[in-house]
Amino acid sequence: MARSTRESILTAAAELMRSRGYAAVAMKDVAAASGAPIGSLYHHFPGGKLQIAREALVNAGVAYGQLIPTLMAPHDDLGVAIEAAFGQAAEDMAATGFANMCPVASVAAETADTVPELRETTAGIFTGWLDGGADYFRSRGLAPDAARDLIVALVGALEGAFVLARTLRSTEPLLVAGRALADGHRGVPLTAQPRLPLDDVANASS
Amino acid sequence: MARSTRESILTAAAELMRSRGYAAVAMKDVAAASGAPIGSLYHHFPGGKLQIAREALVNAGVAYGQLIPTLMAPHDDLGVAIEAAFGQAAEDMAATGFANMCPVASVAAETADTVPELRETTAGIFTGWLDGGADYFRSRGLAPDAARDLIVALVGALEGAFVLARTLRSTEPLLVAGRALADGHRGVPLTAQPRLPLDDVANASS
DNA sequence: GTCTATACCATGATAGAC
DNA sequence: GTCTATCATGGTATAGAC
Repeated sequence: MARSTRESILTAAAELMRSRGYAAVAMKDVAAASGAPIGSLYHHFPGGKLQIAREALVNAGVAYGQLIPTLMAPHDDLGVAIEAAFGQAAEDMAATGFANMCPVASVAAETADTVPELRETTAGIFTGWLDGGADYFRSRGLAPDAARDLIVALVGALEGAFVLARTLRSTEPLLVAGRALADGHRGVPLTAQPRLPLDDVANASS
Repeated sequence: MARSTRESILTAAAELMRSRGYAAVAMKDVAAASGAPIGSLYHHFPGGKLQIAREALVNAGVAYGQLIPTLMAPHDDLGVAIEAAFGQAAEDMAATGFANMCPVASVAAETADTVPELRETTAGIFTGWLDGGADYFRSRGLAPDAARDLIVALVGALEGAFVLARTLRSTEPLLVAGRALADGHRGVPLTAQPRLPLDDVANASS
């Protein structure tokens, strides 16, 4: 998966932030989890912890940005697609012992008021998801405004349900959120169109 | 507002956790914000930082648990009530410069995998919200299962939209989430019944 | 590019005078 | 019950040998 030292540091950091957020992750932990000694972290990332976090979040953000279109792809009814996507998320979460699937929201909630660089980074990732998702739904036949509202509601409901599910150790919040959102969209057709969404998230790894 | 030293410590801690989460809040900061010296924190809370966090979260959780019923109270159409509640949340958030309204979700996301005592505390708070909210909606005429699903979807959508709104510094996620959830419930009547929901959150200040 | 040793600082927590 | 001084620890980051 991650071959170079640089990559293994980033994946280790993303993994740790996924379950601990930002402040509670120590450089020592990243070093141990990646197998690289502390000095190597600062060799590859002169910007220190902040730079590692930003790059790790952007990487994870791009990966998760593909997720919603991927889950929607096999369906041609919007309501069915939404419910299936949340059902899949619930299965994944239960299978991983209720570890959060994505570090972006945790770090965003923790640092939006205190670490401007991380707020900007997470905001860029969210914006990429929303723009990419809206483009995707438009490419499958939805009206521009409907596509935008749908992806905003979807991402918000998903992130909120994740927090509840993780804390309560239950899939109920994900399943209920999926049903609630699906109810408003049953019978809406998704046209077949294999266009991939763009990922214009990357503006943090400079 | 908070007169005793104990109370001022708890409100200061809740305020700090609201914007920084748990790990990034230092006891020194709580002391400074509350006006009490460090020694007093440990005098009133022998359990240290963890005890302060738990009690502060429970206090904040009870307060926020009142919020949804309060916002729903003046309406008699469920769809209208939902949209108004999210609109009110959006206004409050914009008015406070996009500071998160509630420390529970931030701390829950950050500590669900790492600090068992805080996961239990936040889970208890969430459970109180869900049980209390379901009771409230039942008291206003909804079927038991519908009431439960509604409050789960509502709390999840609200928490997720908060994270997005705070990070993007925009009210759009709250407004869109409110509209999306309201759409499935327009025309559903809320019966007039002035019963207050129970708060059975408290099991952490032992 | 890898790795160790270490500087320097902030942290949670305590002891004990008042 | 209030407040100060301080401890031990763990944090980020750096220096410099290899």
